[in-house]
This record gives sequence, structure tokens and C-alpha cells, in this order.
Amino acid sequence: MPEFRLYNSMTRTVEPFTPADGETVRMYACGPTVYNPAHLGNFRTFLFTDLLRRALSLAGYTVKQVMNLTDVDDKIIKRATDQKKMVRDVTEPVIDMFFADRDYLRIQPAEHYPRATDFIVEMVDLVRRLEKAGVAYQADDKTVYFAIDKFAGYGRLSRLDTRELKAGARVAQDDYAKENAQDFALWKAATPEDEACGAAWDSPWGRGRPGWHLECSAMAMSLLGETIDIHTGGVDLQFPHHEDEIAQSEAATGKPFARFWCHGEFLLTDGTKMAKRVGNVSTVEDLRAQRVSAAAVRHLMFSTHYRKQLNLSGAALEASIEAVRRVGDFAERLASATGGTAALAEAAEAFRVEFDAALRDDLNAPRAQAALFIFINHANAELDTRGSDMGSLAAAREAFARAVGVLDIVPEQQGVDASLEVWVEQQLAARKVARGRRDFAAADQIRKSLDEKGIVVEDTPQGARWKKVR
RNA sequence: GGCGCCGUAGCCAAGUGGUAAGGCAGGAGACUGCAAAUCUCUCAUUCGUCGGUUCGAUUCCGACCGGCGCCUCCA
Repeated sequence: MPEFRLYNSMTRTVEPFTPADGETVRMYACGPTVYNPAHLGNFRTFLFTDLLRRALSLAGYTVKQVMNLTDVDDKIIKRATDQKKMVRDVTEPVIDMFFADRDYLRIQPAEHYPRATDFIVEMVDLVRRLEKAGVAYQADDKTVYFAIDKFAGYGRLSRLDTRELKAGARVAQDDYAKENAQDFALWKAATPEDEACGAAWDSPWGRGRPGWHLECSAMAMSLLGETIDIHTGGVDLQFPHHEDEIAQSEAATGKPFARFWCHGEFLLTDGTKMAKRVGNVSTVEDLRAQRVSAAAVRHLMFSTHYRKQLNLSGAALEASIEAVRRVGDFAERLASATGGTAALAEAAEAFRVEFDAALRDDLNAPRAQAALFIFINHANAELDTRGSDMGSLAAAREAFARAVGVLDIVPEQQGVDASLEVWVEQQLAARKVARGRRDFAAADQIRKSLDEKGIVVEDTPQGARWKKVR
């Protein structure tokens, strides 16, 4: 099996990757906090994870992926309190939306979507272990904190010098109860608001709720084991979230928490990070409204390497829409082709090799997509020669299919209802008659009226073909 | 202040110590009644700037300029 290379944020180098057991990749992906629909920036990361799991599958591995749904946290509680709702009533609709958006973008479902609120027992247990290990303490505010001083190697992932939180940095509000400003909450003492919206549970330290980082450690270890193969997330999670996950997990188990840390870069709009607070977010819903296909979005997201920032712009989106149109046309052409040539088979083989190499090379999707377009160009040229070799055609179809199985950038057919279809066929029949008597003015008039309904006609040696494009 | 990333054609974007993939847009041609689709050719002597190392640098080193991010909730 050829080497699969992946960038590991922990070592800051591209390393050969292979799952610990040689077969199944145990992967944990930080998921959404479900208080608001996820925006495209969030989805860039999820799409990166989707690409990773598909590339790993193509490489021959079984993937067992867990993505958490953070369904208790400050923002959710605030929303529930403001709307006088229970936490669950806030999160349920958002979770439904998240899955709908995920499906729209054709992101393959993970094997598990654990919710923090379903793992309270495991989390409490983890805190207990940490307390036993002497790295957790309950402060005067009744909250249980993790003492980062007791964990050697804290800051290894983010390389932040814990002693130097200096000028320029936005400084956290003083939290008097903590022994060290950077200690983080494992178990937060419940407030009346928490109780009111159902965000409080019993624990050995009194009523309370889990700290932000705790759920990931508890759920990852419960579902995937104490040492997982890959942990993914956005770059912004590197610190403090992932740093704290490492501290919690490793202080409890004494084992490495994740073998590989993989972080996806940001999606920018207008040159700055897409974020709610900046007010420059767009959502999957916006895309739907603009009738932008999932294929185009995927193409766009994969056109830049995942470790590089990507600026979302209308022009870039337009380019992807057009690029993906070409892929879709080719898909149809390949499906309806009646034969190939030796050169087609050669192009397919070259494509297969380059495509795989690109993905194995730290998920170089731009390079993989380039390979696809080179193949499409060669294949189109060969198909033009109208060869009749079925073996080479099959090879081309196979190579194309496996690439599409990873990229998934063939646009869906535009739906056409039956009545429209009947009308189109009638128009086309009339046009054929007009062309037959060389009445091109009439024929063009018909084509124009079809175009107004978003129907594009293409004349081929086998007669007219049509498709709905908008 | 600390840590880090980025700067390649009109736009998007790979890439390598040995002379610039791919996509979009553009130009010319083939095909077509005309189109569309497709094909062919074309489109950066040059990779932010200035130095250095080297036989040779876009690729390595340094400085500078410009942009972005993390250090706080955050994909």
C-alpha cells in the first residue's frame, strides 16, 4: 500500500500516516456547537474532514469517524434563557438543520454523532480520574478546574509559552477563583439560569455542567479508545480547545490522546475570517437560495489546499460553477459513450495514478482536481474520435467514478417536471420540422423560447439534446 | 509583545534548486445553417521588493513591504 502522507500539527511536519491497528482509522472531528446554523466557514472544515475520510477510504482504510454535537455551552444557555426555553428546544432544530446542510453538501455521515448531554456520566467519570490524578481542584466558586501547572507539556500543540501572555493579546477577564489564569473549567458549578433551562446535572462536586473541552475527551475516548488516530478541527481550535483536550485526556490515561492533529484553515470573506461576530457569514441556506449546487461548493472548497486560507468571492464561485458544469457534461458523455480507444485507457491510467498520488500527498485536492481536468480534456478528445473499444471505455468510467467518489463534484441534474418535459419535446419536434425545411428563423425562435425557460438545446449527429440549466 | 501562515497571469490556484500544473475569463481556428458542447492553438522570459548562498532560486537564507490568523468564545 503506497504511503499516505499527512501534516501533523503536533510535529508541524508532513508525516507518513497509517492507523495504529493498520486497518481502521479512528478519527474524531470537532463538530458544531448547535445554537445557530453552521456557516460556510464551519462547513469548510467539515468538507475537509469529508475529503480526508474519503481519501483514507480510497487508500484502502476503514474509517470510523466521530463528530460531536456540542449541545450545552454558554451560548446555548444564553439563548435558552433569553427565549425561556429548555436547552434541548434550542438545540434540536439546529441539529436538524445541521444534518440537512451536511446532506446538501454531500458530506458523508460520520459513524457517530454523540451529543455532549448524552455523555454526562462519562464526563463526570473523567473529571473524577483527573481529580484522583491530582490535576483537578474545586475552587471556591465550586467549579472544578484543571491545573495546567501539573501537566508537563501543556502548550506543546500550540507552542504557546504559558508564562507569557503579553501586551497586545486580549486578556481574559480575571477569574479570581482559579489558581492560575490559564486553568480551565472541567465542571462548571450550576447557576440558576443553568438549572432553569435544564443545563445542570448532579455530580460529586455538586450540581453543574461540563466545561467546553471535556466532552471531546470523554466522547472520543469512549467511542474510539484512549488513543485515536486523527483528530481534526479548525485552526482556531488548536488553542485552547485542543490543547486542553490533550491535557485532560493524557493526564487521565497517561497515553497519547491523538496520533495526528489535523487542522483546516479558515474560509475568509472580504479578506477576513468568516465569523458571526464579524458579520460576514453566509450559510448553506444562502447557497440554496442562489441555486448554487453542492458540486460547485465542493469544487471551490477543494480548489485551495486545506491548510491555506480561502477567500470566498462571487467570482471564485462562478468559476467553480462553470468548472463543475464541465465535469457534469463529461459525466453524461462518458455514460452515453459507445466505445473508447487505447489512448483513452492510457489517459485513464495516468489519471488514476496522479489522482491517488495527489490525495496521498497531504490531501492535495487542488492537484487532484487538476488531474481530473487533464483527464477530461484527454478523454473528450479521444471520445471525439468515436472509437469502439469497450475495455478502454470501461477503464475510463472506472477511473472517473473513483475520483468522483472522493470529490463528488458532479452537479445534480436539474429537476424537470413532466409537463415541462412534454412541452420541451413538442417544441423540439416543431424545431426539427422547421430545420428540416431550412426555416432557421423559426428554429432559432423556438430555441430562444426554450432558453427563456432555462432549457439549452444542443444539436448532435444523433439529434437534438436538451438540458435544464437554471 | 509572542506564535504562525500567505503574497505565482485579469481572477482562482498547484508546484519544484535546473528553468512555471489545472480551473475561470479572454483571443484565434475546427465542427455547426447559426449556436451550444467538444477539440486545436494562444494567453506569466516570469513567481511582492531588495540583497545573499549556488554553476543555476519562483523554490534555500536574510531584510523589507503587503495581507491574514491564533494568543478570548470560535470551524
